[in-house]
Amino acid sequence: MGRSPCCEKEHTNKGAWTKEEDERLINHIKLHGEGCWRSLPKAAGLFRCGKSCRLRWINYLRPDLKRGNFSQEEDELIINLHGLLGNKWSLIAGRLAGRTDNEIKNYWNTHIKRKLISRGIDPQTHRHLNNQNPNIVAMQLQTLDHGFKEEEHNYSNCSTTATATATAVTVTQDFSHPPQINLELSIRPPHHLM
DNA sequence: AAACTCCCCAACCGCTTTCAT
DNA sequence: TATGAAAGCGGTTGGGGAGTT
Repeated sequence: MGRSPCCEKEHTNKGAWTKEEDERLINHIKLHGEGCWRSLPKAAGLFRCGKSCRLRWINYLRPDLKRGNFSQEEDELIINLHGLLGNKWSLIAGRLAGRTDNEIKNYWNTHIKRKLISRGIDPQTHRHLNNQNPNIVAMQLQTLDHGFKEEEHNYSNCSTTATATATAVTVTQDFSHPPQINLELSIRPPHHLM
C-alpha cells in the first residue's frame, strides 16, 4: 500500500545549511535535474530529508532567483495580487519572476503590512480601516497603472484558474494624497470547484 | 564596550492535496 | 476505491545581525 517512507529521520541534519551541503545539492541538481526529492539526499550524499533539500533549492539556491530589494512596481503588484488572492503566496510568487513564495511571505509580514497600515488600509481585508464593509471585496490601488483597465482577469497557475470581475470602481481624493482607486471584485472559483 | 532590543529571513512544522500502489 | 507516503503550501520560530541605550 502507498509509497515507501521518504527518509530516516534519525540520521538527518537540521538547521542552517553549510557551504559544502549547498555545493553537493547544486552539483547533484545540475547533473540530474530536480527529479524525485525523496531519493535526492541519498543520491547527492546529503544527510538531509528531501523536504529540506527541496526548500533549500527553491528558496535559496535556484539560479533564476532575483534576490535583492523589491522594486516599487513589485510592491504594488504584491499588494494588488494579495487583495485578489489573499495569502496564496505560491500563486502570488508565480506572477513575480525570480521571487519565491517564502520571500514574498516574509516581505509581506515585515514590510508591506506596515506600509498598508500607514496608508490606513487593513492588510488582511484591503479595506480602509475607518470604513469597514464586510459585504464587499474591495481592493485599494494607488494608481490606475496596474493593469485593471479591463473588466475581467484570469489568475491561474498550472492547476487552477479563478476569474475576477470588476463590479464597481470608485475614486476618492482628499488632495493631500494621491487619488485612491477602489475596485470591487466578484471572484468566481475555478470551474472544477463549482 | 557591553547589554539589551528589534528586525529580518532561512528553515522548520504541521496541515492539505496529489498520486502510487 | 482505499490507503498512506510524497509533494506542496502557509504559518511560525529562532538565530544572528543591526541599531539603541
